[in-house]
Formats: sequence, C-alpha cells, structure tokens
Amino acid sequence: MTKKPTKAASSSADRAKGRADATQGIDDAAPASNRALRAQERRAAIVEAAMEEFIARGFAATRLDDIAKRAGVAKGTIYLHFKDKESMFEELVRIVIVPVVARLNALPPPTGTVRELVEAFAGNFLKEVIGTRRGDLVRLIVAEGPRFPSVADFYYREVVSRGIAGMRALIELGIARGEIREKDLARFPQILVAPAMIAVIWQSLFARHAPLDAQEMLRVHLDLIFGERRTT
Amino acid sequence: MTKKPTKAASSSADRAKGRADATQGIDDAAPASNRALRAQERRAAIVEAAMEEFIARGFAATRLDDIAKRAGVAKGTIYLHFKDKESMFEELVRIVIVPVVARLNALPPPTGTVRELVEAFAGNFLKEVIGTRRGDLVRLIVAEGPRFPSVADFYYREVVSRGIAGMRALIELGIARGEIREKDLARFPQILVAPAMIAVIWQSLFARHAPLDAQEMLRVHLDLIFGERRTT
Amino acid sequence: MTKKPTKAASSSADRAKGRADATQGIDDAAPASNRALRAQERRAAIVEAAMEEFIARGFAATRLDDIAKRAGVAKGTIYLHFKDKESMFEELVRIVIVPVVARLNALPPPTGTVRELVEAFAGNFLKEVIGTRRGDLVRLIVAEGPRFPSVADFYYREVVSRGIAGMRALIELGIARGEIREKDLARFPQILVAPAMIAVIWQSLFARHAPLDAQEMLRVHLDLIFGERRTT
Amino acid sequence: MTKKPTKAASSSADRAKGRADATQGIDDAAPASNRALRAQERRAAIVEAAMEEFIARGFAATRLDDIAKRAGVAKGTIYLHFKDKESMFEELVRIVIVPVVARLNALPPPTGTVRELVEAFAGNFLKEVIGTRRGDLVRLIVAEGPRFPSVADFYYREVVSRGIAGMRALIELGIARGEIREKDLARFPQILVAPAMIAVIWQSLFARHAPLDAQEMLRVHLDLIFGERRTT
DNA sequence: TATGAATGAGAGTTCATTCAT
DNA sequence: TATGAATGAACTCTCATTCAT
Repeated sequence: MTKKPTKAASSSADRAKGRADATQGIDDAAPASNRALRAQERRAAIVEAAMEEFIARGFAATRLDDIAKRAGVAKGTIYLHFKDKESMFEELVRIVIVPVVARLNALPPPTGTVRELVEAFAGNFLKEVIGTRRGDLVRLIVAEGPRFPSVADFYYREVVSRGIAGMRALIELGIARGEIREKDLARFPQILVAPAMIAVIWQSLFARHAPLDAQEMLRVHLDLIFGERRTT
Repeated sequence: MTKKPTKAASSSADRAKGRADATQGIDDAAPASNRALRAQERRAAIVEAAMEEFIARGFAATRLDDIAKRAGVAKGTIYLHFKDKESMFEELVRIVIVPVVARLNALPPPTGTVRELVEAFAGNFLKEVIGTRRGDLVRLIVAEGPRFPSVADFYYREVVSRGIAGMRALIELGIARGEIREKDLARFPQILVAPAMIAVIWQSLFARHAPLDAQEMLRVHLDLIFGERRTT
Repeated sequence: MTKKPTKAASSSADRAKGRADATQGIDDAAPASNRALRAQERRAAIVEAAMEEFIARGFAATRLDDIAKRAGVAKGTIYLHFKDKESMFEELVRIVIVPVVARLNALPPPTGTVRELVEAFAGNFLKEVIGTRRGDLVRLIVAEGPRFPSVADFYYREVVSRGIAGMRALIELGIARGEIREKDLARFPQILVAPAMIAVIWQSLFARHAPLDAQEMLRVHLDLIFGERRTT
Repeated sequence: MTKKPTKAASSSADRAKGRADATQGIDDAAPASNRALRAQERRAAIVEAAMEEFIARGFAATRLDDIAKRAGVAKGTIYLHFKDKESMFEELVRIVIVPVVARLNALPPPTGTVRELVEAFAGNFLKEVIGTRRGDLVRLIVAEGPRFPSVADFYYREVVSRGIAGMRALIELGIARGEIREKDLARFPQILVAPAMIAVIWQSLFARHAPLDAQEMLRVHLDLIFGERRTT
C-alpha cells in the first residue's frame, strides 16, 4: 500500500520511515520499527474493517463502534488515523482504489489480437471484481456517490476516465486492424464494459434468484463486437 | 377505507379525486368520502415526499421529519399510514414500481420489425427513465438492495425478471426473423439492456464530468446487435 | 417574564398566545392553553435548572444530562427550547437579566436627599443580590465573560452601562445639591458601586473564612462620599 | 532533586539557567544537574503554558494536549510533574501566587505620608496587575473558586487576608496621623482596594466598550479617603 | 526520564417513535 | 383522524489518563 498518511498519522509514519532508514541493517532497529509497524497494522485493520462495514451497511448506517470492534481497536484509535467518519469514508475509497489504478497502469504487453487482449482483461475482471469485495466497492460508490461528490469525482478521474480511455484505444486498434466493424463503437467505449458492470451489480442483488454466468455473457458480448468466434 | 392501496402515489391520488367528482351530489357520501379523500391525498403526499427524500439521501440518512415537512403533514401522521420507517421504505418501492409494471404489461402492439420495437422501447426508456426521478429509483434500489432483501426480491420479481423475459422474447423473435444473427444473445438478454442501465448510472454520477449522449449510445449498441442501419 | 421565544419554541408560544386570545373567556379553552402552559412550565424549569447548574459548575463543566434531570425533563426536550448548549447559556443570561433591567427602569420616585436615594438603592441591592442566586450570576458572568463576548456585551449594554449612567446622574445631583464634595466622582461612578461588587464576590468566595457585614461596609463607604452621618 | 520548587514559573526558569552557568565546569555535577536542570526547565515551561491556557479558557475547557504543545513537551510528561489535571490547577495557582506574596512581604520601608505609601502601592498594582496576566489570574480565581475551595482558601490565606491586614495597618496609621478622617474605614479595608479590583475586572470584560482610566479612578478614590490633594 | 499511541468513559446532539390532546 | 411535544436510546467525537517503548 503506497503510503498516503492522514495528517494525524503522518508524523509517526514519516518518522518511522526516517528512523528505519537511519538504522538500516542494525538489529535493534526492530523495536523502533515495531511501533511504526504496529501503527501500520492497526491502520490497515481499521481500513479493512471499515470497508467491510461500509459495504455491508452503507455510509450512514455504519457505526464507528462496529468498525472499531471489528478492527480490534478502541473507538478513539480511529480518530488517530482519520479526521472523522466522512473523511474516513472518502480516504478509504482512495486507499482501496489506488492499488487498482496502479495495476491498471502496469499494462500487460500488447501482444496478440485485440480480442485476445480484451478477453484477457475481461477474464481478469471476472476473477478480481465480479462477486468479490472489489465488486461490492463499485456498488458502494454507485450507492453513495451522489452524497459524496468527492468520491464520485475521484473514482471518475482515477478509474472511469482511464478505463474509458484504455478501452477506446483498444477499440480503435481493433477497428484499424479490421477486427471490429462497428466504427462508432470508439465513441462509446461504455458499451464494451456495460455487461461487466451489469454482472457486478447482478451478483450483489440478484444472484440468489438467478445466478448469472458472467463469463459466458461476456463471451457472447464479445462475439457481438468482434463477430462470432470460429470453432475454437 | 382502503388502507393499503397497491397503487402508485400519483395515479392513486388522481383516481381518488376522480372518484370524489363522481360521487358528487350524494349528500351523506360526500362527508364520508371527503375524509377518505383527504386521507388518500395525505398518503399520496407522504409517498411522494418520502420518495424524493429517500432518493436524495438514501434510507438511513433520511429524516421522517423532513418527509413530514415536505408532505405537509405532521410527523405522527406518517405512522397512521406506515408501521415504521423500514416498512415505509419497502412499501414505497412497491407503490412506485407497480405502475411501471402495469405499463410494461400494456404491451405496445407488436408491429413492424423487431428493431423498431426495441427502438421504440429504448426511446421510451430514454425519455422516462434516464436522468429522471425514475432513474434515481433504480440507483436507490441498487444502493439499498443488500440491506433490504425484500425490496431487491420484489424488484427482481416484478421488474427485472419480467423485463428479462420480455427482452428474451423479442430477441428470439429477432433471431427467428433473421434480424439478429447472434443466437446466444437470447441466453443473456441483460446484454440488450446493459448500456441503458449504464446510462442511468452514468447520468447520476458522472454527467457533470462527461455528459453521455445516451440516445446515440443506444443506437450504436443496436447497430451492433442488428447490424448497421442503412442510410435511413 | 416577557416572552422572547427561541426559534424552536416560538411557534408553540405564538400559537398559544393566539389561541388564548381567541378563546378568551370560554371555559373549554383550558385544555388548549394547558399544552402551552405545560410547555411554558417546562421551559421555565429548564431555565431554572440550567441556571443552578451553570452557577454551580461553570459553563464547560455543566452536563446537559444534569440540567435535564434537575428540570425533570428528558435530555432531548432541552433541544426543543434551545439550539445548543452555547446558545442556551447565552439566552439564559438574557432571560434572567431582562427582568432585572425592567425593575431598574421602574425608577423609584426621586424623593428625599441623594444619600437617601443611594441608601435605598444599596439596601435593595443588599437584599436582592448579595449572597443570592442573582449575585452568583454576576460572578458567573465575570467568570465566563471572556469566552462569551456576546454575554459580556449584553450585560454591559443592558445592565452595566445603564447602571453607570444612573449612578452618574445621582452623583451629579448630589454635587449640585452640595451633598457630595468630590466633584470628580461623577467621572467614575464605578467607585460608588465598587464595594457592592466586592461584597458580591466576597460572599461567594470568602464568606466561609471571614463573613463580611456588607450593610455596614456600604454605610461606611457612603459616609466617605457624603461625609459622616450625624447621630440620627 | 528539588521536586516542587516554590518559585514562580518565569523566575525559576531564569534562575535555573543562571545556576547552570554557575556550576559550569564541575564535571561530575554537570550531567547530574543537567538532568535536574532540564527537568526544572520543563516543569517551568509546563507551569507557564498551563497558566496561559487556564486563564484563556478556564479549567474545564483547557486541554492537557494544548498545554503540552505550548510547553513543548509530550502529554505524558505532564504526569511526571503533576498528579492530574485538578491537582495541577491547584498547585499552579500556588506556584504563581507565592512570589506575589513574597513581594508583598518585602515591604517597602515606610517613609513619607500614608497617602504616599498607598499611592506607591496602588501605582505598583496598576503597573503589575491591571490589564496583565496577573490580573487575569485574579479573574480566574473568581471564576473557578467555588469549584476549587482549596484554591479559594489558599488565595484567601496567602493573599487576601494578608492584604487586608496590611491595608488595615496602613489605614490605622493614617487615622493616627490624622490623614484619614473616617475612623470606621479600618473595619473595612476592602473599601480601600475595591476600585482596584473593579478595575481589574473591568479591563478584562468591558475595556472594549468603555476604556477605564484606572489611574485617574484610583486618584479620585484616594481623594475621597484622604481629602482632596492640594495643587501639587 | 520522556514519549505519544492507545484507551474508553463520557459528553453533546439527533431522530424514530409514542401518546395526550 | 391528526398533531407535534416529549422521549431516550443511540450515535459521533473528545480528551484525561495510562503504559510500552
């Protein structure tokens, strides 16, 4: 997790870093960094617990008491790391999303056909997002976005706009290579990812009633775009 | 005294008024139905107000005080119509959704090509859902669904499953008539509506950053499915 | 008590007044005004209780819980009458001081010598302020004034400046009549009341260690100003 | 290691520094006294900081965190010097008041007329108390006295009773020498200092609205007691 | 000796729900 | 039937105090 300390946590975090560097290689540095380490662990535990609770209950219905209990810390400890409930929520989303963005930026080497690229990407999405905590996060953002414009903004800026741009590039490549016939698709990359989004939402709302084979659905959707796959 | 009409806010209010007009002139009925009439109006006002507030703030953050104020009734009056906040929310969604279902059932006469049918449907959806209160309702259900399984269930049963079934029928018709080539599409009617759903969500979260021309997007999507439209 | 209702309390207070006027003389007005009456009583009880607690503990150390308990109401009821703890304190001082000012304005008929007037005034002060709740209020204002400028301002405007002006008028009359020799006294009416203030503070802090005969002290002070009294 | 010096904050700090310079060069004493020295300095800093904060906010509203920050020590360090917040406050007042008493005891040689003595005293009071931190301390004691009887007791015993006794002695001298005519004044020395006290309070509460020329007021008051001064 | 992260009791405030009118 | 004052449980946030380092 890339350090992005709260004001409250910054001093200890910074100092910890400094000290660790200074005592690099010296055994008895352990106790010094133990403190910082424990602080990091606590912070991580709070983030983890808060995420679970926010996803399970939404922002307003989540009790800080429950987050504390789940994280195994005292109520007051939360306030050593976050200013208040609101900014905790906002920061949380950032904290959880940043590594996602990082991974998106670590582009896979563009080899093979565009369809293969998109399939690889979709496969990854299936595994890592649909039906997972990460998927619930998406639903959380959809749910709370209007009340937390800064969260929606952040999510748009960091994830959506980049994702859209990436998709558009892929689509244009596909068009240039003749893999995609529908030229206007480049104007609406949302169409490419729409079924994936629907799958995310479907899983958390309706999976009970009618399980959805997301993988198959994506395949069909890609057939629509790239033309039917020959007999594999 | 119909205590719990399964009619939507507006329509029930309108009908109630109509009835009052109809019974005009019957002396001993007038005062009695006046009472009922007023009760109906109040109830409708509460439903309307509650919907606005729930959409704007979500379930937990909505105050009954605000609903009462907006509806122009006293706080206690709400409890004459609904058991408590939770069951009010659950009932509310039902009340608002029922007329939607009713309209869906009043199928438009299936004339013309399948594409024309779907386009008509999509056009209606564009006008009546995307960027409207009704669209926000969809987002509200996505947001609160996990905490209100009964709401999600109801929505699935009354709207989603029927909608899916209807789409499937259309798709099969399209396949039979040769308008749709991708045969597997019938297995995932979700693909047909996915961009529409995405448009709904996009409007309430990201319209500010990047307005989305939903109409055009739907057209492109239909081109994908039905093959490109010739020059008009 | 001149009605000066809080925003929260205003509606009920106003309506109560209106209704009371409307139903003047009609017996069954009782139940209607009972409500308003009870509300007034509650409000008065809160004011009374809050005053006691604030005097006993100061602003910061006073618990709303204790005020509620002492007033015999629920904690939430306080918020029907006052916006929050701070504005409750500020309003409280106003509420308690207003009748004091009213009484000051109801000037006693200026008969007899200036010394007699001043003695009458001092006698009243002795009876009504020194060693009473009212005296404690003065100490409370001294204590909290710097943290509640609005309170200090109000007290200065309504009580201190008027009191000073009144004293100055009396002193000038005394000088004109030849009862007071020290002409510069009119420039510092504070001197006239200083021992009275000291007596107020003394009673609440040191009475235990060394009781102070305030009456005698004031007499000696007046002798200083008016010259020794002959053997009456 | 003198644990609880009975010296005032500032003076002890200054003196401590002086001592450190004096013991410079004694090898094995240096580190030991360095420790004690640092401790003394810290303690003095805490006392100073605490005084400022208590005066500015009162006892209950003062945060130990702020005291620590202002003193440049960690929160925990305070507890190495004081048992808890309450006893810190009580001790503090003692620490700050002791040097005042000491100075009072170092009586100036009684030369000249009584009026001159009193004027010298009043002049000193004007300079050192009215409108200064020391004056605020008086207000603090008035404010917190009822909640800290031990503070009020201490202040009475060490300052008030001695001051009263001293004033009485002066007054009696004045009467004996014929400078003061009003014999009963000796029974109420409070009258002599009352305007000075009023000036202290006035400065911190009302100076903004109506500045008070304390020096002139005291002069007028002394004229009242000693008779008008001739044209110097 | 000094630190400051951690604690958790306790404070102010809100708001769903009740009930006398 | 309708009201809205009253309730008090429950929530967020603060801060004196402790203790491992």
